[in-house]
Amino acid sequence: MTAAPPPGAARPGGRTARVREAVLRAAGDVLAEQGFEALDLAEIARVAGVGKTTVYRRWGTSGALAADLLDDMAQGSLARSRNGNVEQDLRDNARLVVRTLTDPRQGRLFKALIAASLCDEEAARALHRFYAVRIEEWAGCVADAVERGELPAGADARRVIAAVSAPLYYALLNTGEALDTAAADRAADGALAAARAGVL
Amino acid sequence: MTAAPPPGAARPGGRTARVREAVLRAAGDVLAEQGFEALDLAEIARVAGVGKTTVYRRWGTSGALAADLLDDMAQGSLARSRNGNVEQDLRDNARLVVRTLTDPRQGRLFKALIAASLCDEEAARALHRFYAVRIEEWAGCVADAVERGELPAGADARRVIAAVSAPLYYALLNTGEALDTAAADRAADGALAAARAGVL
DNA sequence: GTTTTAATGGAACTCTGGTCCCGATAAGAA
DNA sequence: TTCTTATCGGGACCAGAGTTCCATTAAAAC
Repeated sequence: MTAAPPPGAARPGGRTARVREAVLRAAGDVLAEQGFEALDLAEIARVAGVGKTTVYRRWGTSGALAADLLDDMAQGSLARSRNGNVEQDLRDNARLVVRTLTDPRQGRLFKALIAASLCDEEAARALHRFYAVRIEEWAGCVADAVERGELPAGADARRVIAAVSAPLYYALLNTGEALDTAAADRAADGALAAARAGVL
Repeated sequence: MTAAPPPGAARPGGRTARVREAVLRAAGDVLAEQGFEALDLAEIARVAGVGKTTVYRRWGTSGALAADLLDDMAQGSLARSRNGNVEQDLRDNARLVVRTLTDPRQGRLFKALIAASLCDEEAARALHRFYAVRIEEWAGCVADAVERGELPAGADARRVIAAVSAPLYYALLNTGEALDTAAADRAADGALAAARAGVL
């Protein structure tokens, strides 16, 4: 027996695409304003102006909807810095992360999506893909720095970029400490010190 | 007008204490086995063998129950290492975190509690208190190291301990990367390098 | 022991998230 | 353009989470 194709796959154009766009926008709005716990598909349908049945048929659960939103967000790429200087590049990255996480809408949205990933396996995989993409975008800074001789040859570019974000997310999620420019610079400089010491 | 005292405050002994214990144990079991999204208070009551009404009256929401569980967990203290050597102490700490997060029950429980903190303000405050306690327990390692001259005088003990955990939680939550002994040692050594460089 | 009343818990009830059915609409093929 | 059928959406329906009411139990004070 052949598995039935998921709804929306056979005729992805026109109406189907419009519905997906409206639903994802509504999901982003609701997640940012009310958090993952408030993500019920009936309200999404209402906000998006589409039928409740459609949302339940296409996405089924709030976790699957969050996963689709994450995959959609992973498409939009952010350009990285190219200062010709790792320290400045990493600080730019750290400040970008802080700006994102402290932005009222974006910060709440990211928290909600992480909550989704902790409640749903599919959302978790989508979140990991999302961060893989974001990290990859900035890994070039580290690769270039190794090229220029600013960092030891063995440095793992993705690990260094991850090390910049890690303390910022730890402050956001675990300790609740303030995220400001000083925290960003500490995160960048800490990752740099570890990379220079050959740890990463 | 005086605010009504919360139920359970006036007669905290005997039955009330037994109920709380049974409910918190049940909550921990359900969170570890099914995650925060499955935490409905009616099931908790069933598993704990207490009346559904009692759970709704005493805790009200799954977020408040998670918060109470976190405050309860913060009571049980874990002894820190005292190797007389920061590097070894920090590695011990990192390995302890990895062991906890990769333990089938504990790992799921922590994920569920972080999810709770992202869905409920009260649970968030409780989680931040919990990590403040855990970090404080290990901060002594860093203070002792400063005393011994192994780290610069300005090093912020709590920040160094937080820097050890941060990449491990980032791997757990954001990237989904494997948590093993090598990752633990990288986390400890990275924090150490940053501390030695005077960044933390 | 006796008294007071805080706290528990069973049962009936409400309300709403999620499902199911089926006719209407429009994407894609010919 | 016409035809086929994937996809949409309104409305009835259902299950179970959360509320309310009140009789029962037992903690704490005396």
